[in-house]
Amino acid sequence: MGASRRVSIKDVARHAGVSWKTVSNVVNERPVVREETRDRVLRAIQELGYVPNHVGRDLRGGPTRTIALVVPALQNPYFARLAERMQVAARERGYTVSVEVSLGIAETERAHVRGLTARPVDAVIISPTALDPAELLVPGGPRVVLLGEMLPAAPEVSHVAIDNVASAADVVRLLVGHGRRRLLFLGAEGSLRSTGTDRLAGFRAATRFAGLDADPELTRTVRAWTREDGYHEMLAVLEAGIWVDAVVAGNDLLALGALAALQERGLAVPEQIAVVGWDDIPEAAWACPSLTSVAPDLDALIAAALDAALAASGPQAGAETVIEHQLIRRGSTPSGT
Amino acid sequence: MGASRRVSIKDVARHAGVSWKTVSNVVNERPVVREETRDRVLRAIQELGYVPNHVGRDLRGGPTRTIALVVPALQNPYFARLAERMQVAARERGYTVSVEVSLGIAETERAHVRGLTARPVDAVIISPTALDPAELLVPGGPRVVLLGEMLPAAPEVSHVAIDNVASAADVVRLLVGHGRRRLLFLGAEGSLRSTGTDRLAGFRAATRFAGLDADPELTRTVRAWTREDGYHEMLAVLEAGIWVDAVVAGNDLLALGALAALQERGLAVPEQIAVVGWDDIPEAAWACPSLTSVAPDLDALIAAALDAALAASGPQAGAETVIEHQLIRRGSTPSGT
DNA sequence: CTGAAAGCGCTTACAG
DNA sequence: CTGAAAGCGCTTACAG
Repeated sequence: MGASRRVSIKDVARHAGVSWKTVSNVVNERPVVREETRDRVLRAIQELGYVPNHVGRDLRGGPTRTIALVVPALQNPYFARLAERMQVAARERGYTVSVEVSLGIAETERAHVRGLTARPVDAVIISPTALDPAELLVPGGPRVVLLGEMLPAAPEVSHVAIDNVASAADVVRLLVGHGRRRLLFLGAEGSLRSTGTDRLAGFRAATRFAGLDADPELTRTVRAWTREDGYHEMLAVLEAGIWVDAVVAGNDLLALGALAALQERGLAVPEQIAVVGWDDIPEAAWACPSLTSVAPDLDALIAAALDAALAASGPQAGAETVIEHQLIRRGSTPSGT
Repeated sequence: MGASRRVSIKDVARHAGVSWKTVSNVVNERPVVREETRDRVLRAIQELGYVPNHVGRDLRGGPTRTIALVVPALQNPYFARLAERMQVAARERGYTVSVEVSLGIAETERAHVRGLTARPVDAVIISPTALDPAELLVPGGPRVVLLGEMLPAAPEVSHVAIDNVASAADVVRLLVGHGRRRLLFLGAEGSLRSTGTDRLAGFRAATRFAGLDADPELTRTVRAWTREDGYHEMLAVLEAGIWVDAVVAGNDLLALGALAALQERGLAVPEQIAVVGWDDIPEAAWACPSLTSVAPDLDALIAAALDAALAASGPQAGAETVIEHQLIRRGSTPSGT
């Protein structure tokens, strides 16, 4: 396997009869090269099949044109789709997205936010689950963009998310409009101003406004936002004899698990119990019945996260971007107005 | 944002009162350092919070301890799960897995297989979809491990997959055992010895052996292995008035799409039509009815792929590893023997 | 507009 | 066992 040495900038320079610096100027599109020279260099690049080695730049310091996307899991289809589309979108802009699975392990999240990784990145886009909010503020670390979670006291940290409080209110309005009075909320968490707590806050405010019972039994906490936990928690609620006529699940996986439990117990969805989730994962459209879900404008979310990640630190840093959402009505909620 | 400079090997050396080389020796666990010196260096690393910068090594050449995993899409839950678990498994071995989405674009696959990427890797584990088999043989490129696809004439390229022909025969045996005679195959492709063609080959051999019709109408090609294509192709079959009593879909997404089409048309699954897929994605267990599927031993597959990727080129290179599979019987096929 | 030098962090021979 | 030198590919000041 005689590894034919990779073509370097020097080979190109020699082939084109210029210095490396000139090749570097051409590759980086700096407008200081004569047209004729530029063409000669580009032809040499073409002929030799030169691909710039980013490691040289990385070591030199300065921009790596790479962004880490840290997600808790790829097994959640929402994050899988986000990762795929963000990588493709970044590629179109000439950036690389390095997808990192944290499994919700604090130490992994911490290392990325602090920039203590084996290879440098320009910014970290993270959906944190285990990290204490205070730890997200790292002076001297890479630029950080938060997905979902919100940090009150972190002006340097950008934040991109839908309006979770408002979307929960939208969900409650839909259900109350269909006469539902006993709404179960699945998925609350302890942490400060997270996706889960915001959705719960909106749920609480809207149900109170609607004059529904604030029965504490109707708010259920799960460990993981998975189908399994949704299924088991729903079964537990049914077995405890708690009567509900709608389920508001913190994400689609929980909702799908709840749906399965309801079907197994022979409860009619949506006639007896309606179900709603968040994320609009592809599976939502294919479940039976199909699942009503809050869909974020994913293209906007990705664009905003990349913009925030790539913005030079300055006024844009620390921006709060609210992404539009849409409540997609499907078979798991009653049809009609 | 006074970016406090990252701690380098020199800082550690100064702090411990040794030369860098000694720190390098400690970090790389070379057994040439006195115990006492080693302890002092380790303490310095601890105190300064030193994390080795891999970029230095990468530039130097030699092993990067990084493997690229190139998958067509993360939107397919099979690849999302594979990527997550392979990244975690590699991390445990001290390696990094860089997940790259190809979207089935030949140029992207080609760049990875040739090693013409911005940053070097030790090996590429790829599930190719667009690349011509001949192109997978790149002298002087990185080590290549193929998932699924098989290349007859490529002794240097390792291959890890279940026995697709045998698993298709298993599926046919199950269906024929329940008296099914009109088996539809969804998902054949043109390319040479791919996952799809092997499954089709096994299907053809087994149905012939069972003495079923070899009706050409019962083999249907789809463009993408998605729920959408499975759904539309199944509808087309039903609308053409082609009578079938079982569907063998090339993967679970196709099967789930077909399932949805059958439900929509009011056909009873599995009583009238049974459905089987491959991959055993999480969704298979949650569909209604739940989906019978061929499950690869994913841990074994990941371990074999990593072993092949990390093996020094030599006798192990070019190994064919056959991974065990299991036909998981669920609600979409009749129960009983 | 182009050339020669220095240096990013690390490892690999080469001396002691 | 430890130290000083060279170099991986690139970019950033600095001269011409």
